Amino acid sequence: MVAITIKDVAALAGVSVATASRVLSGNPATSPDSRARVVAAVTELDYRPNAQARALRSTRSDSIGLLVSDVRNPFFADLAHTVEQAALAAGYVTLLGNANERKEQQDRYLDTLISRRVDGIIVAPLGDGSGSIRSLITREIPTVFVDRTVDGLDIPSVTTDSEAGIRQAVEHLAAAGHTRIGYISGPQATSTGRDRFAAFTRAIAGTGLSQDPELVYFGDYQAASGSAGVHALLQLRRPPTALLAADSLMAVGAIAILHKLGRRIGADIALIAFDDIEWFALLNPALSVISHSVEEMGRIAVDMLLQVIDGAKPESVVLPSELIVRASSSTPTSPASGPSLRTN
Amino acid sequence: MVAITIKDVAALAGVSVATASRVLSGNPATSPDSRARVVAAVTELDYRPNAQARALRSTRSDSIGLLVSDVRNPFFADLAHTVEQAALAAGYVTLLGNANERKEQQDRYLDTLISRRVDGIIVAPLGDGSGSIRSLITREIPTVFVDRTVDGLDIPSVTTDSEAGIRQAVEHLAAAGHTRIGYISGPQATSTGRDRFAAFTRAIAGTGLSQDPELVYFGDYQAASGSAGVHALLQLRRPPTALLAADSLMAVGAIAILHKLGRRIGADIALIAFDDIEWFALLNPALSVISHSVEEMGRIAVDMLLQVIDGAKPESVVLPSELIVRASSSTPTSPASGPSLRTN
DNA sequence: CGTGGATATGGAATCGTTTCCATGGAAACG
DNA sequence: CGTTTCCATGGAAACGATTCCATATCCACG
Repeated sequence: MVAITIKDVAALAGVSVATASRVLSGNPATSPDSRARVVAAVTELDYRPNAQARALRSTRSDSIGLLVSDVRNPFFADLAHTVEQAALAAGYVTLLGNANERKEQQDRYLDTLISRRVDGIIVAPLGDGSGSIRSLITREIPTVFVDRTVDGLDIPSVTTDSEAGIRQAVEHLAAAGHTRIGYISGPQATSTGRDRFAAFTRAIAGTGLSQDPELVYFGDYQAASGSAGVHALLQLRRPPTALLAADSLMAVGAIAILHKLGRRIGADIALIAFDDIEWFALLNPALSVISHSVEEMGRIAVDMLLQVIDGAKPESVVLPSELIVRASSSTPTSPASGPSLRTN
Repeated sequence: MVAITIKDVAALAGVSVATASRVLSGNPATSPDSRARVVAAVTELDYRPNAQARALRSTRSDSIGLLVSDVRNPFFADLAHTVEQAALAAGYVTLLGNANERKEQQDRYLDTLISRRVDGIIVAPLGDGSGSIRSLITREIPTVFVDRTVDGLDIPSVTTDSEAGIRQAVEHLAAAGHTRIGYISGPQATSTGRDRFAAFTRAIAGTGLSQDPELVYFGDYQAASGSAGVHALLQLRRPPTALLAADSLMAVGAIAILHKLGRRIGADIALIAFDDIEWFALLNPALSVISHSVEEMGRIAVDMLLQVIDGAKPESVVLPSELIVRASSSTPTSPASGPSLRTN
């Protein structure tokens, strides 16, 4: 690693280090002559300023951190993509971290991002306000929560209002004749897990369907727990005729095991997933989903973070969700269709 | 942003900055007494060392860069995940960049990573050896290519041998009676695009199938071009009865438009995709794929990069690929089944 | 008791920038 | 022509850590 510093540039251009620095940072107090010579020297030497040193002195790093809970979740992959593009347009690089739905990894990454003195952090938080999350507040590091929030922390956020979408889904299933709807919930350690579960409970109560607590399975937002949830729910003495999965990965797990068990989605059992993933529409039957806009969420999050960095205190934003009906839930089912198969 | 520096720690602990630094970096030349006091001061102040300053002085940043061509491509999302986990285990943080299959974004991210003085870079490169890629070499920055390579550059890489998988796929289709196989190729600006196309061409020649150049459509590894490819291929006077897509996203595009056109995959037309994505098995019919191991690729890439950082010069690794037959290609087709529909 | 080696410590230089401050010269003004 | 203003410039001080070097203390040994 051969290191070329601003000293080399200054020497080649025949100016002082200070002047070279000024030219490089666009300071107007430079003559056209020295500007030209510095620029020439820079290209000749293929000089790249050392971002560490620059950040050290100027206390800005022109970078933001994005901490998602699982990169492999298409929702967060899309989010990462839009955040990264929006940040790039504003002149920031995005350092992406992956908490893997685990609190200790979240803390580790937060520590790292804090150490690297990023100018701001966008995080889909996990757990309560303990651990490194608290440091964000005490250090007054510009932070925006995305998709999820943490109770009791006064941090601007952009989230989805699950209520409308989930109510529509439940009403849609009820209208099709379903009375027992199984719910594969997200973890209660996340705000979305709690919100969506609460919305489901309210919707069920509102439509007068079965409130049997056995119809709820608590998963962890990862594929395997979707499979486990289906397995558990179908083993009930009176199994559900419709399923609602609280995120896309658990829906994937659910679909996989339903295939294996030979249950035909949309015929034997209805299925609706939270999160609209491009290829859910390609499944046969196409999957009904509760959709919310990732692009908007990412864009707004970056926007809000820039405001926070500038010292403002933006209002939190709540985006709408809405049901998109496709074939996986469109076939009306008579409440007691077929024998109630037991699985094992 | 309240800044707590090592000076504050030293002052509170009643030792010098040098001693505090020694305790923090695990230097044995410290007394148990000062160790205890420094540690206490650190927790009391919630001190996090400034990574910039540390990196500036010690010329190590304990971070690596990973530049993928598209985060939304599940293959690269998985790769990002495994690389990130492997790097974390080795004590490195991963800065993820997204080139978006665009050369100028690749260059921009490379510049950024170079500026941040990452200890090494793993990149799925795009284009030829021009632009910022060249700087990696001249600056002797530890670099490993993953998935793709760049001709003429002497950089260790871990790639997939497409030959075997593609040959198996073509032979499998030929055995099922297909004589005209359409190929939706990746861009020729990438090594995988070229390699897979060459492998396809050789396999076709080897099995004596139609070498009609019209049967090849050149896409760009993104979903839309998969749709465009299917559209173009089906409009031929003698359309193919089987399709091979060179990556998963183009396969998604292909599936989407085949659905829209009412062509039944696995019955009206066979389809095989390169890259095994978890949910491809969930499609109905399940998608036949050419599979290669992302986990291994990511793990090996990190491993190799650590070796390069340590000054070694590891051999490049080529991983195998293999055909996994599922329903999308299993139905034998008679060469001239049905009327040759035109689409528009 | 004096010398030597080991050990813990603090002072200060250093990394590559940015930025404050002082300076010199040119231009502008009366 | 003298004074003021302005502007480009260079020297040097930061930024927050690591690390070299010198020093002080202590123990052991002859």
